[in-house]
Amino acid sequence: MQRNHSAPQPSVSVSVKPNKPLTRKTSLLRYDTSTPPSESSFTGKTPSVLPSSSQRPNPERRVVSDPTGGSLVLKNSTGIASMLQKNQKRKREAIKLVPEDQQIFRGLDFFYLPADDKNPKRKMRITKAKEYGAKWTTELEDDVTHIVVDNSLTYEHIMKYLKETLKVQALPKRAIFVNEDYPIDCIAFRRILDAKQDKYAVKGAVTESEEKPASQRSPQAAQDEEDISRRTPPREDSASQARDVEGEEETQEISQNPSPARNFQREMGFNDPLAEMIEFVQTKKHLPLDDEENEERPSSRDSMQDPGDSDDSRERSPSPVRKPSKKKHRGPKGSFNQNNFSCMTGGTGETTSSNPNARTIEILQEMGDFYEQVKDQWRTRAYRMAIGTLKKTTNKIRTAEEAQELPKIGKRIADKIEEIVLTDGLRRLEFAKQDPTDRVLQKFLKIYGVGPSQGLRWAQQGHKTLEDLKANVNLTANQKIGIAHYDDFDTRIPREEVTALASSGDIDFLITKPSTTTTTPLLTFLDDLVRHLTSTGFLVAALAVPRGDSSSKWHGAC
DNA sequence: TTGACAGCGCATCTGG
DNA sequence: CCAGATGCGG
DNA sequence: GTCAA
Repeated sequence: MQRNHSAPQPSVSVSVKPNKPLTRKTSLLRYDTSTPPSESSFTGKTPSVLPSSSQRPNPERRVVSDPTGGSLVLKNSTGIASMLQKNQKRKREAIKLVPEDQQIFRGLDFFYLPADDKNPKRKMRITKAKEYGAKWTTELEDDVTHIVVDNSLTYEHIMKYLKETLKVQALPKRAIFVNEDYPIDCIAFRRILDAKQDKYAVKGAVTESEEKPASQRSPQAAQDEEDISRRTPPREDSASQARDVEGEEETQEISQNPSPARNFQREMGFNDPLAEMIEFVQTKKHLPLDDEENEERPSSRDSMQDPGDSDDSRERSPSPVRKPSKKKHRGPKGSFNQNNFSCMTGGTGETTSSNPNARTIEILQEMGDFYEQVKDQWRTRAYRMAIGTLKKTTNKIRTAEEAQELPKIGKRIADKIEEIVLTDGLRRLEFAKQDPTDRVLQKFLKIYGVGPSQGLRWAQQGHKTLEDLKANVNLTANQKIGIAHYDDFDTRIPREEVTALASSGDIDFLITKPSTTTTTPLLTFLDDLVRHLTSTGFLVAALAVPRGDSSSKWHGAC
């Protein structure tokens, strides 16, 4: 969508409407900022200085003089920080009869196999389950909801045992088989998990995936199942059923609507600002707005595949020296290697919906979006890459081990993937979104011109709202504009061409003219253009204006 | 355990 | 005033 | 966040 006229050098780009962090899953992939501060401060790392990184300060030791007096050392210790922190040690403390609202097993009836608590481990598990509201039944009654089988037992054992020892004719209607891990995991996640997961299947039982083809199974087993058969591993209703008992308040509504309180009207009312602009451009000069497309084709960049991992196009040119030479496109290396443009990721999203890991991707996206909002460049990138590889994966990833095999997916994300598969959610994500400190910070960070440094400072100074800021803080020109247009900047642009792919946070124009070798003449034109649009009332604010006559971009809002 | 993960333009701040 | 450092954005 | 040194 972005018109990249690959004209040699002289090019002036006009960026209208500074976008701001996206709000929802539709987010398109955009680049992050380089703001290491967030890294350390958010992770709560120790103030160890970064000696080498000459280019960046260590936020931890940044002493800020507070306008209102005193000075303080920036050090984030809660909120996002805590989340970003490596406090991943999940403690499974032993509680005695947890609070009512945490009794996830309430209403459930567990029948253990073996049906006693002689085994200390099993006894422990039973106790635990009871603490969480489960009822322990030693008779295979009709109200049994779960038959929890020791991992040491196999499906055949069970069947044999049930039929021969217990003389069971039929299993309780609602009962489903799970292995001993199931209750444990449920407790770990504080919620009823999907009992259909393969990992909870009783050893030797038919798993969901292999379920249908009965032909595949050993005739023996198939036979044994007989009467009890289809209710056994086929735990179709299990999850939902159990969930019902529990109440579905759990279902997370991680998504908050992006408040589409847009001002389309303006676009509507205005016949078409964009068209008008283009028209202006064309009349203004004989700029070949059309040719561009043609000349561009041939040099089309590399294919669009190779999203994720490739990244390591580390053929990196030795020195960061930027040659004024007329190199074509961007850098020699990866240049645009990332899937930062919707057009490169197949914005139509065919990939997403069909992918077996769609749901996982969706949630990881939210994590990525979150980190983008808090402007944690690196984590944002990390999630993006992980998502990239996940998108290329054709089989469904269910466990952490499985996930960690994949490139760009380490332990942390692997664990998250597993949790997502298990719980259809991510507690960290929900927590992150809830935390009050974070919310304030997030709010501030969405102001154009406010980054981690300033945002954190304000948040720690106790400011809570945009009004607070307007009243008690020295705002830069851009920040004022950022606040004034807070909602606008936070909203995406739905223009047709753009919508085709997704939606856009902004629109970029690249102005070129053949045969020009410097930007000077183009700047003149740019100036005219901006002046015109401003007078027309289309452009409302200038955020970054080119300086000198050597470059290049104008940032503003319309 | 630690540093890289792109580099750059513009705005603002800091300090001489 | 200016130069360098820092913050921010895409 | 992941990865490599």
